[in-house]
Amino acid sequence: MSIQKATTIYDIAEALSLSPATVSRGLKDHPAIRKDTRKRILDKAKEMGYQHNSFASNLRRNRTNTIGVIVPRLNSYFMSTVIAGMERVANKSGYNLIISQSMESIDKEIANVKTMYNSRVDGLMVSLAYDTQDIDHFEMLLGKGIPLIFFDRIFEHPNCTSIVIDNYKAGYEVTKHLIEQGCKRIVHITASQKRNVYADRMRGYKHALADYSIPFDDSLIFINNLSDHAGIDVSRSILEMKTLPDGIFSANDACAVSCIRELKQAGIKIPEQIAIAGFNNDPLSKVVKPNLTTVQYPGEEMGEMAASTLIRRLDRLEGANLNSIVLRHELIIRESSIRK
Amino acid sequence: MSIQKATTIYDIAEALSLSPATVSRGLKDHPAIRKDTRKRILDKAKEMGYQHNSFASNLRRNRTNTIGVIVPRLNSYFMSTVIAGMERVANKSGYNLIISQSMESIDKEIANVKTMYNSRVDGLMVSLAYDTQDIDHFEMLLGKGIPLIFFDRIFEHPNCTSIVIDNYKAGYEVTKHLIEQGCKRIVHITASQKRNVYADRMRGYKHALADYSIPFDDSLIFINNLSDHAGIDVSRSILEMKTLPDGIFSANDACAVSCIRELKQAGIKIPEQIAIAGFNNDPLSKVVKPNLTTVQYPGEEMGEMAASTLIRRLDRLEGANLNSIVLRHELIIRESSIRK
DNA sequence: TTAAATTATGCAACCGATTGCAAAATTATT
DNA sequence: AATAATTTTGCAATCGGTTGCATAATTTAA
Repeated sequence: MSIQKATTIYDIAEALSLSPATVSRGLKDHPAIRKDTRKRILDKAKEMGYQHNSFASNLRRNRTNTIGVIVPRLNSYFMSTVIAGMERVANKSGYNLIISQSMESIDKEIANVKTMYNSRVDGLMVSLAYDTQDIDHFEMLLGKGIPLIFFDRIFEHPNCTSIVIDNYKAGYEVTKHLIEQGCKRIVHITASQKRNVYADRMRGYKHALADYSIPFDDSLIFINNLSDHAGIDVSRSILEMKTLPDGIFSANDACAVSCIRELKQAGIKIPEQIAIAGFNNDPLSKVVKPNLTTVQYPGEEMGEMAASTLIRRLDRLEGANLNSIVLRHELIIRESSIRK
Repeated sequence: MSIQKATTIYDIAEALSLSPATVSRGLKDHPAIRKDTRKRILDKAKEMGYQHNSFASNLRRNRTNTIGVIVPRLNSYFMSTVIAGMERVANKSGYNLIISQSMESIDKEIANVKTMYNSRVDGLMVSLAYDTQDIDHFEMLLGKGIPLIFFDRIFEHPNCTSIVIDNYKAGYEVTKHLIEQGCKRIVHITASQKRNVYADRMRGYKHALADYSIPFDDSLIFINNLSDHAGIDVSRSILEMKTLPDGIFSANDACAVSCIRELKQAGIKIPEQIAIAGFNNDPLSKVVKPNLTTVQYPGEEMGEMAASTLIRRLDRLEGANLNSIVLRHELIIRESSIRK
């Protein structure tokens, strides 16, 4: 099989005795081209199998129609849902998505930003890694006027729009719910407090406790990576406590589910002895027994919102002054926490 | 905030009174550049904040260092795992991943292929949509010598490498296992038989039945989209049968889990009355009660293998003649099917 | 019929890095 | 010191569209 060279506008121009400029204009809907000329160009283009070369175009126009995405990890239900939403919107508007994962490491995140910059993405959507402290590594983009949008794990910055839910409020609601179910000693499992999502949920947890005059107890806080393995570790620690807690609020579902399984196996009754709530409304939460109380978190919508906000800004339609968009969330109460 | 223009090799060349050619060579490790000249170039580049412009480079070299990925849907555990594997490998080798979803529709798949071509991806990795019949829409790429790799949902083609597991064997093993547990009337829930993954599993199912002299019964076959909703529908149909089946082999876990829940709710004992097995080893399978028998399916490895095979080929290291790579799979037997 | 107005097309520079080949600079050889 | 051999660097074309401005073609007005 021989490799044929791609047809260019020069080939078409030659075939029709026109200039490349006219062909270029004819291929789009440039008003200065006669209708029949355009038709000849379009027909010939089809006949010769012409396909637009985005690269050449990009170089000249200094736009790539490409949006970069950096996420901590791709393989979680939540994240893949977010990305599905982004892809839908981006694709519809003629943008490509370049995706990379930071693997929760700041170094990889920095490297990814550089790659994105070198690829000349038109804009970037980011959810930050665990250990990212500042966002100096994004200044390169901001200085060049490349818009940056944070979603979920955000960083407050005057020039960046953020897409989030109200994690504080959600954390408050979960905790309040557990308290109303009679819990007085509530374990909170969470992750790096550098990240808004975890810090805000924790704040909500603390305020709810305070509002019900329950003293905050540092020994009930577990900070880890929220994996199912971490859930097992926490469960073991809990089982060794002198006084068992009567509630658990985990900052994600995977870890909460893992706790349920481990504690049940140790003979603890859920929710009678310990009520449990998670976060994310992962498919797991509907399958585990007892079904897990959790917070519904609109992943697809978050992705769509991030992408459409970014694209609106890229297309100069508006939005440069938006600072943050807060999506609705919903506490979903299921068996794992109902005691009354 | 003013937007500053990016530094180019021309700026560096001017600052050092060198030619752009020398700068271009100095920035890489071209042997014809004096060591101290290179150092001057590198230093000045850093000082001026130079960042390589992939686009200009791509145009000239006629390579993009970009790999396209087209999948049916992004938001499944399996698919996000595959993509995580691809991203890891691609990123390590200096390739970007452009990802799009066909939403299981051939029309969108065709559109995506065109976009990928226009973006001049160096290669493409594809898992086919439900209703794709032929792969004429990929000829455009193949004719230009752009390598194409299929994974999971593949199409046999002399010039394309495929990454799969042995779905026939896996289907056979699952069915055999159910038969050995005493099942004689086994429902098979599957999807479009145009797709190898489903057709092959079905073949395995049929052969196992035949080997154990169990007649094939067409009324036990359900073809749908394997969603959890489909699982509910199938369960209802099953409950209306004159004679209940004693086994279910679902071609994915989501649907199997949904069946377990629905049938349990109707008072059916799993596995005593109906033994159930799924496919994929989704996290759900370990959480549902009873735990689901399933087939372990190396998603991350499949992604890594697809990407590394493609990259090896792009880098002319070899592999043009590889036709298919079959990854190992493993039947994982759990409570949902154990009756002896 | 001719000038003016309008519409359609072409010229040529441009985006920024790459690379074959020629030329210059340096070093080695006699 | 002169020439040959080798190492460095530069010239200029190239990748394929895009676009401001000039020019050509056509239509309208006088």
